[in-house]
Amino acid sequence: MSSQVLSTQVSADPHAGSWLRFLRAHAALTRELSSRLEAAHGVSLRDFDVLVQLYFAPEHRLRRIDLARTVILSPSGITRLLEGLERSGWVAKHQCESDARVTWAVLTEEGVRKVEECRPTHLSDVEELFGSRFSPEEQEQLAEMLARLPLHDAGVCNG
Amino acid sequence: MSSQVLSTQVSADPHAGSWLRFLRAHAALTRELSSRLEAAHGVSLRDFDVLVQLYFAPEHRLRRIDLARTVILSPSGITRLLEGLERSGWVAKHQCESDARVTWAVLTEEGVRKVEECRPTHLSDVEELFGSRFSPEEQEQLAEMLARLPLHDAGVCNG
DNA sequence: CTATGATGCTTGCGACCTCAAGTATACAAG
DNA sequence: CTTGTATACTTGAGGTCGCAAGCATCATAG
Repeated sequence: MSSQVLSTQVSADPHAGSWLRFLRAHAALTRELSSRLEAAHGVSLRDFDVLVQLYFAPEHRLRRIDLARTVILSPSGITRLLEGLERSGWVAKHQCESDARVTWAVLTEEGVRKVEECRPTHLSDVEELFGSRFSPEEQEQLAEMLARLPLHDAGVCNG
Repeated sequence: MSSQVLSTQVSADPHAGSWLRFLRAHAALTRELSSRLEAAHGVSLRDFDVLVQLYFAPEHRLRRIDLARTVILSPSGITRLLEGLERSGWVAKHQCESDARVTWAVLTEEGVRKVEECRPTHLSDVEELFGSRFSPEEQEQLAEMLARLPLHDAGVCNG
């Protein structure tokens, strides 16, 4: 009655297996990377993602709505996330002169420094947990394959 | 001070690019698949994931803690998620006779039917959004690559 | 038997996110 | 100018999740 499972189990469906691996791999990696960032620099992975998008944007600024779309967050999500980054002094609001509807999110100088402080550690975390498992060719191939997936708006994409 | 970058942007780091693709691909796919499941059958992707794990488990049952680990959820997370499935009548609690600490999560007959109702649609969604983008060889390779990633406890894995 | 520590589970709390609704602005057509 | 529609953004309500704390149970050692 106890029973229980050969730890290895074969999927009944050929597609489902790789998809679920994908799902879980993401969950595990994300959690680990985020908690490392949090511990070392006090920012979540999402925070950092947003800061990096701004860092690589022209003049270190982006319309809030575009920012939301590239990091795959709802408009309200971006408002609240930026609230935190603004409180920390890394991002500032700036009204658009030509269109009163839009507000720019601008990286402050402090924000620039923050990104430059976090990025090396994050990249080495990524390398350890992700990059080191694949050869350069494999990475390229993986990126190519993932690029085929139907992301709505894949905007800017940096590390 | 301005600096920076054409809209198509090359990552400064070879690893970061594929990692971020991975991150966003997951977010977009998960959202789409979950909302389709929700619309068609009233269950979230997480709910369905849990139901499927039970479906493929011996006697359709699993210790709650093991279930939590395989779907990558905290113990409290599993408690609350199962609460919902229990309310819906798809999962039942069952005390373990040999160890009073553990509780089994057991799929009810109704739960079995639910899984069998949802699975075809879900598999075809996965095929459409994920599977159809890759050849069988690529899928196999993708699965193999993802399997190298450091998931803590990759337990049972089915579609 | 008792003390110690590990394990399984639940609960309170806070963080974060989405959806729906509301406000304000822009723009195009009549 | 007015109306209608699309866009940018914010706010309130509600859901999901993890962490820390707490309880009960088991296993082990003295």
